[in-house]
Amino acid sequence: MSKEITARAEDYSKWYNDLIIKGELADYSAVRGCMVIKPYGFALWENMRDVLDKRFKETGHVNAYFPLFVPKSLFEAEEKNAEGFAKECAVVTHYRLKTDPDNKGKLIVDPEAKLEEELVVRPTSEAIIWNTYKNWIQSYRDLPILINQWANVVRWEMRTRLFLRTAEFLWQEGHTAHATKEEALEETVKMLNVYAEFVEHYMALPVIKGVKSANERFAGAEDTYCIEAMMQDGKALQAGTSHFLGQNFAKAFDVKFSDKSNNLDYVWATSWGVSTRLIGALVMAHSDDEGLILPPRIAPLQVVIVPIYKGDDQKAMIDEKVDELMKQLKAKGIRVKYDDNDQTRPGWKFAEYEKKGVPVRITMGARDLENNIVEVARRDERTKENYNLDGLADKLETLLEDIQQNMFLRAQNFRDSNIRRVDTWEEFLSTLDNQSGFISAHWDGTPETEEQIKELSKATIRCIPLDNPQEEGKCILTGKPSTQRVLFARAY
RNA sequence: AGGGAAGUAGCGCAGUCCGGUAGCGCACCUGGUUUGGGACCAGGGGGUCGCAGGUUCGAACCCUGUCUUCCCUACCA
Repeated sequence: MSKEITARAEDYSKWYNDLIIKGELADYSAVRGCMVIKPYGFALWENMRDVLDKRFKETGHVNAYFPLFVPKSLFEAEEKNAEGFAKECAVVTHYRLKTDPDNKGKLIVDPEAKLEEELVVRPTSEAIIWNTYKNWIQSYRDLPILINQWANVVRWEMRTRLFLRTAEFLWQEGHTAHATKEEALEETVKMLNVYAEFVEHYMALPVIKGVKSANERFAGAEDTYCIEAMMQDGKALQAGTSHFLGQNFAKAFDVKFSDKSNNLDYVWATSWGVSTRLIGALVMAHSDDEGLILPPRIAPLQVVIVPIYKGDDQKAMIDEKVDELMKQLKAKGIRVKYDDNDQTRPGWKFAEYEKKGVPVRITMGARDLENNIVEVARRDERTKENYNLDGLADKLETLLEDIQQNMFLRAQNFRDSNIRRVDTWEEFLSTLDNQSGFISAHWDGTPETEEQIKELSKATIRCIPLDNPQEEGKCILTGKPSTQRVLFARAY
């Protein structure tokens, strides 16, 4: 049992915070609601970013960058979008400070430096981007536009939680413009699949692809597609969204194009994003009471080697073997570190790297070398096994893949055994309170019923799964006829 | 926003009731012994007690104001 990390069973929220702080992913900052992403956490984000960026480019997208500030008049152009975000916008009203005449050494906002028009700090960039696209699009020859940007956004949250909900966070936002509805829809689904594939294959986190109900839809979208993941406490976390925006933004910003027959029409749009919130999902889905457990494919460090020795002679012997092994591992592209820091003892290192979720730890001692073996510990199962030094690099490569697979399967089993079919309202409530997890139940399809269910149970419709089988049934609350089950859960 | 709690060393806390040289554990620094699951010994450094006023010979402690953080409720496309 870790000395530093609160047990999951004792206090789940505290456990989550401890993992992030003690695992050195992030730190609190002097700014309310904002966090510092520490080098280890940022390395994780960089790995995630690199994989996604590559996939975006493979699917025909290019990167660009748009301004942080959005003039209020542009921001309010698409009414629903503006309304949806209005409550959580940071607004710049002045452009200058001056020394306080009444209080030496202090600064005040210069009342004479008031902006003519307030600038909204982007909570998302549709407005500024569509205002720009207007100038770029005249004809069908200008389409499609397939642009992504890596950026920070600000949403002024009342209650914040490291990685899951902070005032400022990092993300990518794709914004595409198309000549036809079909093409835009295809793009929306294509990017949802890119997300699902990434989260499942790299983060070892199974997701359910679905469509949001009207209540949960992105403000300004015709349809919001999402991937939903289940955390270890059974709560749902939206891991990514892809929006079919229809012609809403094109109409708001008057973006028209001439088609081949010289007819003018509004452009069709999509937007899609994932954020540093994914790190929160990763932490909550896989970790245990000893610390983080990171999937090998995106772990900043995949293998750590800890030497155990008495005296310089033994150290020299170990160094030599490690040197050889490191070369082989690096040649395979494996991220490996040799921790021969003499300031800390092996036991301390073991605990440290477990806390940080390094998938594989190798312990190499003089005693092992005599037998031509090393001790290999895997973080996911917390088991130790002796490996022969011959062909070790190959075996480690395989082990990393095993761990990746094992983590995915474990998360998938957990998720599948925590999705419950429920057919009565009483059962719905008791399942939520006693068992957590997702509930598959019938719903009459109306926003009013969804709203009522939310008020009574705190559970929301996470999504209507894409491959949903159609079946006759009765709404869990109203008893009205329904054609399919949807997924309910309490959510982050 | 309403209710509750807390601000003292990098972190976790005691001291406040009852005013009188600012303490403990961890971490840190130096030296040594150690090294197969968070080492041990010895020595050492570090604080305008959240901030601003007030009472007092004297305030971490009492009084007033203020700021911040955390928890519950509310809010959270």
